[in-house]
Amino acid sequence: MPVTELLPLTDVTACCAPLTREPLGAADAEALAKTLKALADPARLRLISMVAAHDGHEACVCDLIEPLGLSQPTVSHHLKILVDAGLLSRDKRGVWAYYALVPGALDAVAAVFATV
Amino acid sequence: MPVTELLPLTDVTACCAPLTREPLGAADAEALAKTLKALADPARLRLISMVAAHDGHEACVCDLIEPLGLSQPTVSHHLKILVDAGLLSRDKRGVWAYYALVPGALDAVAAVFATV
DNA sequence: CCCAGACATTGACAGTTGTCGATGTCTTGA
DNA sequence: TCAAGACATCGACAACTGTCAATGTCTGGG
Repeated sequence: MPVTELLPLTDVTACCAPLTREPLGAADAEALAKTLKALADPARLRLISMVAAHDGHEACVCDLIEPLGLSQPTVSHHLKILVDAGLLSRDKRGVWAYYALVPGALDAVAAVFATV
Repeated sequence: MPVTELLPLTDVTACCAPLTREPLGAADAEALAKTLKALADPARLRLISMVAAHDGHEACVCDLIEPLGLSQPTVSHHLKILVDAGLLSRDKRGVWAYYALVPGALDAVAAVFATV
């Protein structure tokens, strides 16, 4: 009898040791840049923030369109980018698609920039 | 008699409260995205990493061109973007331009993504 | 005064990105 | 079976980005 499993789609570590510890290899730099590109957009930052602040730490697309002020296709587009980057998860329940933060994903990004 | 001052060009705080605390305003999102766009490039991530790992925590352009494998104008271009974003500082001494990490700048970025 | 060298700036070009309207795909309820 | 609605995908377009070759600017040495 399988226990309900929550397999993270991506590793919790963003890619590499903290930036200031040792020179970044080309491959690690590429991977980290890909994650940061997903974050480096005002709409996507607000989406992450809105999802985190929502009840139950998840939100459906219909909750996000109006406060964000962008069209529905554009919101879906941004959400897809965040899911592909391993930052958000998507859970379709009935007609609605619920998006939630992937646990640890943001902490992994924070760890890369920590200098302590 | 003025003491030698080291005025940080940008505030140490990246822009705002941690992403997961409260929904991000449009203006804050724009500002944070600008900083992240500066970071979201493999060449620039490696430049930051190389500068941090270099002796004295600073490096001139000539130290960076060969290990990065890009042309000199391109390296100068990336360094300018990092300086404009408040992440690196530039200090021209004689013929050489020395780049160094702005203290606290990366920590401010890390703080935005910290979920503790 | 002029030359060499370190670095910045300019101009050009291909590739990527954010946005929207139109359309497609499912699911639910009647 | 059908219609409505939530969401995804597609196609198009303007704006932005990374890169290099060519050129400009400044500094130190002879």
